Amino acid sequence: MHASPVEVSLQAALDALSDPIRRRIVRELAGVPDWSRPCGTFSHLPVAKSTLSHHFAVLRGVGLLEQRDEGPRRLNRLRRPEFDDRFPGLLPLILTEPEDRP
Amino acid sequence: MHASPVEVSLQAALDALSDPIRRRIVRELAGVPDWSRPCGTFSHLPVAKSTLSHHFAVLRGVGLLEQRDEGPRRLNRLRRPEFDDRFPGLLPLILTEPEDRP
DNA sequence: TGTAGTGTTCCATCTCGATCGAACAGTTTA
DNA sequence: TAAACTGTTCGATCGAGATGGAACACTACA
Repeated sequence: MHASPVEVSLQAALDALSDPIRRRIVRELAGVPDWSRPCGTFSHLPVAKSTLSHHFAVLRGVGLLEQRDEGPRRLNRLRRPEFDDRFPGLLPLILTEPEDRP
Repeated sequence: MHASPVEVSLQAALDALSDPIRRRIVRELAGVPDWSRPCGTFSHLPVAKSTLSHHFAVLRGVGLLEQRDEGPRRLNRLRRPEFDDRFPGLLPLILTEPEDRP
């Protein structure tokens, strides 16, 4: 887990980003400072807690996300520069995507 | 069918490009002049003829591909500038991807 | 201690899309 | 006309991944 974007294939990156829930996670993380949002603050997303945990694991697996333990919670950071370097242009497409409801 | 890239969602574009066979089609078309390759010249890809036809339909559906009848065959053109305009940076990622075998 | 909160793991279900073969439609040529 | 070629459509199968609930591990705090 916690792969570096450098070692990630385009296939894996596209698989990870083709899920709308994961793109919402990425967008929300892009809008806040690093290490400011634990996983629990994403409970408004319309999926179960275990499913959310799965999505975070996928994002970690492609190097889009970094997580750090702080007490009982797990803080998140978007590895934006690293990912931009590996897949230039891809993240901006996700971040400018209009939100879909709910 | 034959949607314009302008009216295509990022979701649809990512769905279309997350398939490795479709990315190979896109790459091969990018390497030849417009209208120079009929669908039949993709029979080296490791899928059945009907599956290939399905992939072409998906690529048409997201505006990546334009097809034109010429007698019994169907010539293809990559709608590169239109797609680049709608999803800047995405097509270059696909075109620079290393080929996977077979 | 124990209780609450956070996140993961396990397991089962289910949906969607890739796949293929066969039949079909259209075009060209014999 | 028939035969060959090109591509699509149809119906069915199959597998990968999203999903949710329950149990679990860990931390913090009463």
